[in-house]
Amino acid sequence: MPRAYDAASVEQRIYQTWWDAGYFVPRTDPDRQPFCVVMPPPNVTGELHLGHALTASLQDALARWHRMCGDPTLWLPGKDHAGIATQWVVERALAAEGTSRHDLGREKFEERVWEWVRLYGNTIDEQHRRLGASCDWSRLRFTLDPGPVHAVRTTFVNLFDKGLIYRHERIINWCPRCATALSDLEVEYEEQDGKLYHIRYPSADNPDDGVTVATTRPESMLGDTGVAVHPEDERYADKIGGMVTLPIAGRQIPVVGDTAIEMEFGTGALKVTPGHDIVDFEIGERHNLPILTVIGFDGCMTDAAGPRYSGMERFAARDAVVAELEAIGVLEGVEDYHHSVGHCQRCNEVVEPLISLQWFLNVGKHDQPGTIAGNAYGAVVNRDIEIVPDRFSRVYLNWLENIRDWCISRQLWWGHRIPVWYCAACGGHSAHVDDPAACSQCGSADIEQESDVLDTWFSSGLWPHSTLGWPDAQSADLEYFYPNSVLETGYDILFFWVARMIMLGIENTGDVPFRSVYLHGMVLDAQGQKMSKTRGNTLDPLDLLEQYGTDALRFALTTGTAPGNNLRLSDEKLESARNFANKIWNAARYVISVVETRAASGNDELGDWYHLPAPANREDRWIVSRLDGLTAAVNQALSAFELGEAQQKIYDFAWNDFCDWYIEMAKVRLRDAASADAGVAATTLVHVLERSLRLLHPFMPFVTEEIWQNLTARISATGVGLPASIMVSSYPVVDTPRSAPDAESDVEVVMQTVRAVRNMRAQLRIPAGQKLEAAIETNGMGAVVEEAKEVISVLARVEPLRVLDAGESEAMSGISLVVNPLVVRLPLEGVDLQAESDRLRRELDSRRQDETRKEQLLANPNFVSKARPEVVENERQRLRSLTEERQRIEDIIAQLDA
RNA sequence: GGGCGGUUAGCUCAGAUGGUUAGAGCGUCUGCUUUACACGCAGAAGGCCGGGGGUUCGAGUCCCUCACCGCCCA
Repeated sequence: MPRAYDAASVEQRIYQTWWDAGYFVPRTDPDRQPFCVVMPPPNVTGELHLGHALTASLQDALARWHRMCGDPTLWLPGKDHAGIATQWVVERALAAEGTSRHDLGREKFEERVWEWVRLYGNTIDEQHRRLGASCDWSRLRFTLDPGPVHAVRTTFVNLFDKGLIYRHERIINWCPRCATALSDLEVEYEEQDGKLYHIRYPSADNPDDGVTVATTRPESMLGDTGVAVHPEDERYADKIGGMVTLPIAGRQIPVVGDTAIEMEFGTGALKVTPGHDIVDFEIGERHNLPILTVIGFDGCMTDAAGPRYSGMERFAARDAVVAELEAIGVLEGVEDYHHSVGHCQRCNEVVEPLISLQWFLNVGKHDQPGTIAGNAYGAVVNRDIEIVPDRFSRVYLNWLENIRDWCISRQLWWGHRIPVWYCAACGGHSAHVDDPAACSQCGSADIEQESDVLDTWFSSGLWPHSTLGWPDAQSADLEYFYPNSVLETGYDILFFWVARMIMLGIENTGDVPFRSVYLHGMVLDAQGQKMSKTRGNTLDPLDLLEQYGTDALRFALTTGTAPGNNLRLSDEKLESARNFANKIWNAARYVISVVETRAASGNDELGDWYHLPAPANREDRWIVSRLDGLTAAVNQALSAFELGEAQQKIYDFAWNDFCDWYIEMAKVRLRDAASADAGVAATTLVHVLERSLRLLHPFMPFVTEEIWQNLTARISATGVGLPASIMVSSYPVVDTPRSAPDAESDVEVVMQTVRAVRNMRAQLRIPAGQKLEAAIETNGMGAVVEEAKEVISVLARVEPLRVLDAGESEAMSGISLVVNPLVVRLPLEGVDLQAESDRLRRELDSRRQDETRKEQLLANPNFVSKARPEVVENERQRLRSLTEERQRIEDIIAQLDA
């Protein structure tokens, strides 16, 4: 084994062996509760970024843990056609070639996208393999596969036939560049510097009087059909019910009173443009104002804007309108104004609210039981679905409380084409799962399918069941793996995706899609900035895993962070994780070298190293007790989705308890290779290492497998029945009562003793190579110290070390270290006795303070009567120990002063 | 305008159900080629847990309030 762990030389080889062995494919067992998680399907043309790496690391850790626990485990991978995103990418490619989708036509364009998918669609799968993702590639799904397509159509037709899907003309968010409708969620609001224009609309009966309105979008005034003021606004009391003249257009429009108007904002008068503003649309509905569309689907002014503006691009029209308003003297002022403007999530174009004929899903209201929204609301309120961390439950519920019908149609060519057919003969339309040959109402063959496609999230909303075979009720996978166990994803798509899956999952199957939702945070750069291509601060996970190793990348992404919290990724964090992989590697190299050396000299008996039911040696009892404590804590943390905590605990145990202390202590016993105790130590080393590897495997799959293979190849596993790979071995559980608090506290005293001597050596600047003479007063711990004599001697570099008999005391000439109950005497030459006395007095003072604090606490009758008994007992014991320690220091000072 | 999160060591972050002396990584300082590891070892310094108030025998943890930063929704 090389001195340093070389990730590059092992990862791809190991991954291949796992896949070849079929470990990723679940072995279903009707008697066992399965574990199932579906991968959030990445865009089919996408490339792996750190968000994918994070989500995959977490899902893989969960999947590997459950698989090792013996649960039939399915991690189902897939990809999303990502309608608007993919169409956008291909359209850009076409533009570069000097052509467009309109030149190609719908069919040729679709074929072109499929070509693109065939070319780049596998990239991200390969990248997931590099990450070590243990997903079942034999079940890989694509949202445009026949199964999911069938599920989408079935869902649509069911909802259509129930009357919940309807077509309606309504104001929606429109992206003029993508030329499609967007859902509310696909609009991103950005704060921008703009202008607030004050425009006077003269009164119809008195052109010298009028109402001044304030707007950030003066071009939209061409579509105004009213002015609204608050009914209680005294400034406008005489205007309500009257008419004003719309400048430029010259139309007369009414002034209405509406309580939605904020009197404090602007002039307190709002121009109402029902055709181009969602709030105005609602005001218009309340007052029966006509709707005028002055901006078209192409982002240019329509004929309704008047001959001078018709055909003019909307922002050019803004300038022209302002100029004209100024010219005719109604522009009363312009002020700088900071406001938020909606942009297309995909192409960043400024979104235009427009009246348009679209398809909607009626989701009902959250407080109407039995509606889609009502069921989705109830599932979380009733805890049928648990969201981790819990605070996102409220975010989810708040969103549902304000939900509106979902605009599901998109004017795109790439996606699930809406399965509705219009009949030219009878004018009717109907929805069908299978393409019909003729009108279902009049039988005419003159039918045509709706040209719109569905919102991408409509199909991903079916993901937990559409991937498992729904609507085929006979599907074994659906029967066995639905509901999924966990849905793991980022909080940024809680509404887009998680909420839709809950809505459509319950609608289609009558059951929740998953039991738990685990939400992770966003990966930020070292400065806490969101990573984005435009900022140029993205890190490529492929580069990182080559540089640091996949295990290090995974560990860095998932350790030291709590669920739902963002994390900053830095070189330091990656280095630290890589160092940890290397630390484990080297600890293993040592243990393996011990096994090999012993085997070479015929000492290859390791006994029942796998179970190690009842170690006898104190140090072994200590490390095994610590290991069991770790095992319990890790299992508990994993059950609570606290993966970061679990990993931190393994890290601490492996590095501190095992490497820094146990291995170093074991070396002392291993010096006499022929001794029985050396064999016992070797056995414990193997036991602890092997279990630690299994604990760590879900998080660092590659290095643990590589070590595990190296280790198990060199040891006899008679009677254990070791599997061929660590990934199908069993996850450690605390199954034997090996807890040894006495050994833990005894070894703690030994470690404190070593630390105290080392500390003093450093303070006195005694070179590491120089041995020190020492004597220890044992005060009741004679047996422990006697047995640990060699360990203390070697680790603290004291020699000779005398263990004093009970009652025996050392004549005082040097330094005394109190490690209660022990006193370590270092009879150094030339110690300044006054300085030593001062040092001890300082220590005494600090001890007395602690003691006084404890005494006061225990003297408080409220504490003694109200605190839990075990807490009080704890404090009493602590006080006894402090008192004892204080007395020992006092004794030494007395000797010194004598 | 409403809501959520954050504020803990120089930096980045952990700290279930309130309970010993608040932890880690990185960084800093002092030593060390101690045969698993310098991607390392040993030692050390560094914190009125954002401010204020409250509940409690006891608060980083629970409640109220204020401030600043970030995010979501409108």
